[in-house]
Amino acid sequence: MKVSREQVRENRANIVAAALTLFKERGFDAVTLADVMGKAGLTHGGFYGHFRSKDDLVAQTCAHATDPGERAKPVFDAYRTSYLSERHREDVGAGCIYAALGGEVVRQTPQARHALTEGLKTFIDALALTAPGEDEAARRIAALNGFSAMVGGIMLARLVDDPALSDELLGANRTALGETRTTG
Amino acid sequence: MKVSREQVRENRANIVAAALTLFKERGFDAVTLADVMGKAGLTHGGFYGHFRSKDDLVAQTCAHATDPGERAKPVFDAYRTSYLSERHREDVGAGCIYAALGGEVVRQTPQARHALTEGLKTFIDALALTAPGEDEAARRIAALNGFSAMVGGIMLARLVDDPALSDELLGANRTALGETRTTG
DNA sequence: TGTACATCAGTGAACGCGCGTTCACTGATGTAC
DNA sequence: TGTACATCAGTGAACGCGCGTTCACTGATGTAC
Repeated sequence: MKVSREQVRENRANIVAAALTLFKERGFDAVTLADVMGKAGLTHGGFYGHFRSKDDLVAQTCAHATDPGERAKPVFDAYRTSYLSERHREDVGAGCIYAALGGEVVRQTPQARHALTEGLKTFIDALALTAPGEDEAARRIAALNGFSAMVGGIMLARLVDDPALSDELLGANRTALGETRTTG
Repeated sequence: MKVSREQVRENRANIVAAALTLFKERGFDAVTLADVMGKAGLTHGGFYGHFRSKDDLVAQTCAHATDPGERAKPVFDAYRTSYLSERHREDVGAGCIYAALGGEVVRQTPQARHALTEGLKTFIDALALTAPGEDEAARRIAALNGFSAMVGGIMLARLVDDPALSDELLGANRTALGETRTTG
């Protein structure tokens, strides 16, 4: 059956949202188009009315995930604290796309990589405004290094099957640099 | 045809070595058993003489990759410099398994996760011996934070399609903490 | 040391399943009058 | 405002390919004598 124009827009948004969560939870390859469409409340055949291919969906999903309009401006200390929380560690599907899919996006289409690249640029610029450091150059380094440690830290914290080591990874990355300098 | 016992051992080692490189280059899902066996110079049917399943191969490969017998003791500064090099960024197949596959191993078998967990413990312990810091606790935090930043930093440097940003990510993580403190 | 034969690592064809993709169809939408 | 009909978003069956896995077979190895 045909569907209203607004419903079409909503369905498309639901597909992208479902895809984003599933991709982060299971990785691009393990997620089926039928999974995505089912989670969006549709049947798999309708997929090609919205996207050219699965690769196209991946690219569009990456673009959506890094849309700056979707994100609040981060404040370095607060951002890092909530990033390196147990909550974020546990909820991959709702969490940071770089931590969940960073290692896989390299092998996706140029469009997908480009979307995440542009998203990262914008994000690092914003993070550098509130990062610790005497001058702009130092703050930029702190933002780049800080976000690298967040991404690597939470990825390792998720990977590890030892809860103590996992907590230690979160804690060490919350403590290092910023907090140490503030108190030391 | 049957094959000598030594040849069998050698073939098995070749399969694991081929798998490790291919997994790091393309991810677990995208690598075919036929790919692995072909790279090891064998045909795909012989696979099940060595492993119970693809999952088993994944677990064995993770165990092999983190075998401490295979790795030299890292010295913090030197290790970080070579880790965050262009060479390491370019050669994923020969590089660090945590950076290449860390995000995917979470979804693999418990055995695979466990192998990488034990490997990480041993490695962090070793890295903490030469990490910067006044006391043991500080050095351990520096090791955890330093390695997190290396893993996240090189992952982002590989993902990004902008060479300038990629170099900046490597440089920022080489400079931060250690080098800054040494010169400042 | 030499011979006969059982073993078994590797081969390559085959199987079955699941996935991305296609397509004829349906029936609600939205337009033309 | 109401009616008739063309459009087209979504449905679900079908297709074909590639993958993990199985299996009957081969022929070199290594053991028993």
